[in-house]
Amino acid sequence: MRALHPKRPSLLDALVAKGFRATSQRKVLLETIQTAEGRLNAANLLHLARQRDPHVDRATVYRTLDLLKRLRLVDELDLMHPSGEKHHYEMRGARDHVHLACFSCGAIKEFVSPFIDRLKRQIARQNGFDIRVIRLEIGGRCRDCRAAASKRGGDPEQSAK
Amino acid sequence: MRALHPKRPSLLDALVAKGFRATSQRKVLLETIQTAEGRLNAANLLHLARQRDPHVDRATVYRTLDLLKRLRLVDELDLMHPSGEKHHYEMRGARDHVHLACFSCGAIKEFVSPFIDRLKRQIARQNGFDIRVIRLEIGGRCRDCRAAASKRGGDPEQSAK
DNA sequence: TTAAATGCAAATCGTTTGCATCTGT
DNA sequence: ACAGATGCAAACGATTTGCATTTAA
Repeated sequence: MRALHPKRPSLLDALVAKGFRATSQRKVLLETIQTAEGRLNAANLLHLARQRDPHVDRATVYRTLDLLKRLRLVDELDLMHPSGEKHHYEMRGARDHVHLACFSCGAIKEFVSPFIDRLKRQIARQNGFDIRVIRLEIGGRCRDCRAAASKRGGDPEQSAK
Repeated sequence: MRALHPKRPSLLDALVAKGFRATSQRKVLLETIQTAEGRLNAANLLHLARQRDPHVDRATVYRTLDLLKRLRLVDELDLMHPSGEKHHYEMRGARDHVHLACFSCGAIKEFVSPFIDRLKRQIARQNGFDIRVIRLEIGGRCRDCRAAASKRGGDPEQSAK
């Protein structure tokens, strides 16, 4: 039961369908989220949204993200690498994925695997757990950074001092 | 290659072995972490440590946690349920596990599965990624809370309003 | 018309930092 | 002796909140 043109379901429609108001700020924010590929944090979102409408307020950004999160239209991430401890958000897509965060270059890669679904089913079955949100974060060194490091000589257990 | 008495390897020994000083504050903090089963956040840790030595300072707690994290002696978690957005820490144990956080009762359960290791191996192989830290968080409803909810009639998609 | 949503500014909260002092080694 | 570690208090940055005002339905 979808529109004729297989258009990406709009976040705004989802909100309206649930009885929330279609305010101009929400339109701007939701479009920004949908347009941006990848992840956004609150500051990014505010910045981008203001390019469309300079009047969007920080508080509205947070309130909107919170709403989307509660409606499970976006997922909240706590990526391991970026030192500043802010949350990131991404539209909830079709398939679950792992985020691979490289500690060296900071790149984030999404990785899809059938094991994710197997793990979820196992958890649901063995624990009677109703899974609502799943967050898989892995930190380490990506292939490129490993190569670069070994070129510079060895790959000594990084000192923590 | 272990001690004769199969004693749990001490965090303090690990620090000393790496050349860090065995200060009295560290002794208290590390023992507290090792004694506590489960997870701690900085505030918990401070509180518990002060029961042993009232002079431990908040800054020292954070500095110590940061050190342990960098040495990968503890894992930092960002549990999905507890609303206050603080990090939690746990000793790095033998096997990786998923944290199942119940949104209703707040309970956190650890779940071990062979799929975790399979997923890790797949990631390492297919991406040439050197995995240092893994964080698996799942949020939802635990068996008990589901049962309690359905007893109260239905299990309506929780409204986000 | 009126409940919901927003803007603004102040407040909150976890965490970090500068700097003087102390303490393992 | 001296680099490393701590305590203290102030600073910080992300997020949240109270309240008066605006706006979608």
